[in-house]
Amino acid sequence: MNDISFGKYISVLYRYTQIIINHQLKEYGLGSGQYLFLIAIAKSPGINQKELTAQMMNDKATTAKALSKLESLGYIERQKDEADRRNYKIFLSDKGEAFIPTLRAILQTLTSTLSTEMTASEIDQSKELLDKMLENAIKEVNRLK
Amino acid sequence: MNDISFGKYISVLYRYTQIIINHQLKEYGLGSGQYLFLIAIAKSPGINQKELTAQMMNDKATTAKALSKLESLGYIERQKDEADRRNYKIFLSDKGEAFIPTLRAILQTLTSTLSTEMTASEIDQSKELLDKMLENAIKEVNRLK
DNA sequence: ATCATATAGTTGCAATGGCATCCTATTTGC
DNA sequence: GCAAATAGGATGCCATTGCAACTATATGAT
Repeated sequence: MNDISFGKYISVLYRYTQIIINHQLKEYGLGSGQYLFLIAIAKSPGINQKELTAQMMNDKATTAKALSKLESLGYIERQKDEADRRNYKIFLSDKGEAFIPTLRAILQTLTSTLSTEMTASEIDQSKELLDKMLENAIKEVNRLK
Repeated sequence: MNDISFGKYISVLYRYTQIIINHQLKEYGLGSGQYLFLIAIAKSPGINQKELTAQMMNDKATTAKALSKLESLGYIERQKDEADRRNYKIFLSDKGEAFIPTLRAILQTLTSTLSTEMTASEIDQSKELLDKMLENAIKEVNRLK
């Protein structure tokens, strides 16, 4: 199990974490495609979709679709920005606000699960190394565009 | 950028590597959903879909669809296993065989790209830590089922 | 020998996400 | 001031993937 390429590690790890998170969010009507948006909106109430897209590092279409779902489920509200009517300002609803502690607990559990039998310094190291790889990937994607 | 959860790192890193690989495979008619199967088949000619599914750690439906695409593109061939006619034996075609060195080079380049500015020991460490996280994720998914 | 069960693979459906395109609102250049 | 360019967001289309239900073959228990 040692000649596995990064590509495969990342792929399998991603798909497995999706399965775990989908499982835990199911009872709230949510899926793996929305939870990170809730966290980001909780941190920056009134943020618009462009900024969200940048923070989440995805396509603006993905953001639009995730927010549509969150809105229809009643977790967020979109207000037209009267200063620039192209924008929406995104806020958590009361329901969304109330869900955040639960969500944070779920994510904390996921992090704990993934880092079972790892020391604190290994966990820090992991984040640093993932961060480096991510920066390299970002540079490469930007180079392609 | 330090309170990012593992969930987000893994998600972004996965999506970015997909973008890079899709870009590089485009001219061969392939996408990110097939290349790991080619590598696995090259390593184990005659393997069946169940074994492939286990190695790739995905759903058997994903395997079936990836192989359909590879077959229709002429990269692989499926032979009914006459000893047990439920099985297929999967082989690379000449075209598939001929493509393997190119594919290996592409993956080597991806690994190099991702590990830019990382020392050899950091790269080893990364694989070990990804491996631990993956094992933890696998255990959790098995627990859920 | 037959009928139930298990197994390999396929298909339909839904979720996620990227790319391209479109629409509307705003900004810029003349 | 107005046409052209730009920007935020929405929508359509496609690829990847998992789950569930299905088909066909094989095995096993009575």
